[in-house]
Amino acid sequence: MPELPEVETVRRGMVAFVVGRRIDRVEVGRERTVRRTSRQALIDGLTGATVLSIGRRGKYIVCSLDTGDALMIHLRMSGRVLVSKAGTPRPDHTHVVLHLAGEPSEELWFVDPRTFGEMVVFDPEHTAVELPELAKLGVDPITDGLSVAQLSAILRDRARQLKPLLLDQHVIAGIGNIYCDEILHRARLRPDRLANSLKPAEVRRLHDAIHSILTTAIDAGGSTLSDTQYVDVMGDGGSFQLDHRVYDRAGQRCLTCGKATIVRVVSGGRSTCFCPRCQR
DNA sequence: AAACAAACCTGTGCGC
DNA sequence: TGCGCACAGGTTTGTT
Repeated sequence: MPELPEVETVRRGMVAFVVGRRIDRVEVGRERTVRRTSRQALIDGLTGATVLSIGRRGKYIVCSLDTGDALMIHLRMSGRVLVSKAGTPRPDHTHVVLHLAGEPSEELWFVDPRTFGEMVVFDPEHTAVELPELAKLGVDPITDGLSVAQLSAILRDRARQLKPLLLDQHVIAGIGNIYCDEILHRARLRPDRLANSLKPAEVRRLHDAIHSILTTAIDAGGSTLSDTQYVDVMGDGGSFQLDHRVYDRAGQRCLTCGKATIVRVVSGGRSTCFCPRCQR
């Protein structure tokens, strides 16, 4: 579920509630959440550690610890990070609990019904070995910045459809299915356009759309869909879903041209919505 | 190199 | 009301 804007919103919430605090105790329920190493590895790696800072690359949250290690959190499809007063009843599917030192006494919960998400303590000096996907991540448009020239170079020699290309985390990190469709609509480009077919003006439009959609969505605290799966660490939803112009709007009138009907196709194995009139 | 399917899980919404 | 199926914000792996 969560894409760059949602993960960034969670990161900011964690900065407010977790940075500078020591982890007193760690509980791991479902071992699948820590499958990359083990239940004991997470407990040993976090107990007594203090969180120094929290960064993000793509959809990966990385917490630096005073031990020299780092904690990586990936929410995948249904993961949530919640901060709550100690002793509060926990939701179903709460797989990991971090007890935070200090007053008031609080807990960080990792909740994840589908259990695709994960948490792992790793040595940032050996990221390439311990977390190869993180090391191989492409450029993050927000964290790293993405210039028109960079984007142009990315698109130039790829005979690849825009939709799967933008979703490829090895190329650009952080864009998922919702924002990909919204970005392409704003850029007025069809999802099946070949990357190397874009004219300079179209590259500039795509660049502008990537930045404006992502920054606006971050400002809105991300998108919370009707299932209210995604919420921030306080349990509050975002509001960017109100700005969606194509995502999940198949069969409805395009909000931009007011004439064509939004079409749904499958591209790169993912449900894709676009306006056949606005997007060329 | 790029497209495609399947796999990993659980919950929900829909048609019958 | 119940049942079965399609589908869901992500990513990896293996096959054409």
